[in-house]
Amino acid sequence: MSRLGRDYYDRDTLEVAPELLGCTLVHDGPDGVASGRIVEVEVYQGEDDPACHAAAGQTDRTEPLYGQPGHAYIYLIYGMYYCLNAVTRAEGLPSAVLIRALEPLDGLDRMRSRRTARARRRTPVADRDLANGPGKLCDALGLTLEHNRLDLIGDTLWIEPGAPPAEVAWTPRVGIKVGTDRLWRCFDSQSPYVSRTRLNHEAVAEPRQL
DNA sequence: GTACAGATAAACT
DNA sequence: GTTTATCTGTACA
Repeated sequence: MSRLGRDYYDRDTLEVAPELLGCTLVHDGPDGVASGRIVEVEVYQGEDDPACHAAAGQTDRTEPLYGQPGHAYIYLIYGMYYCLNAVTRAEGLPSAVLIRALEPLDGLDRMRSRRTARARRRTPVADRDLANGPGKLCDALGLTLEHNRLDLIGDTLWIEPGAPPAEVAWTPRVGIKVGTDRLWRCFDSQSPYVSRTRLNHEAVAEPRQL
């Protein structure tokens, strides 16, 4: 089973992000393996990017962003959910790719039980809704702050290469109020597993054949 | 299908 | 004290 190595992440973030689409994110945790095909990501790069956590400079929280490429940057958002990033570029250059949505592949039962329990639902969460959002996918894979700073070139959390999507679309990033002029969200425009947002219909950049 | 309100905690001003 | 890279249930079309 091959996995993406350090050099893969040590590149321009706008190059890495679209290439992660189609790759497989795997978490081998205490309960077993859960994995999914990456179908949606966003770029956050530099202290000049007002939406990047590094815009406020280096702090205890943002330290991983400044660290070695190929590590996990996980943070708590809205007091309830976690978001997973893959750190890119060399040390000292705060930059990362936010993993926003997965098509579930392995460990569907584990994902379903974790998601159903946390969402306090009576009926099981549908497959399509298991990981179609950054908070949902962390819950589905069982990722928490414990996994922050984890080396992605390791045997707990890693990404495997995969077939690229036929079509990729770009839009502004979701859920932010600054930096919306940059089209730094990209997704597999033919996948039903992307986070559902009206932005999908208003893709500013035309889908591009690969 | 879209449009809200509310939950909830740490980082930041 | 305010903000936040979210999600869910409810209301309504």
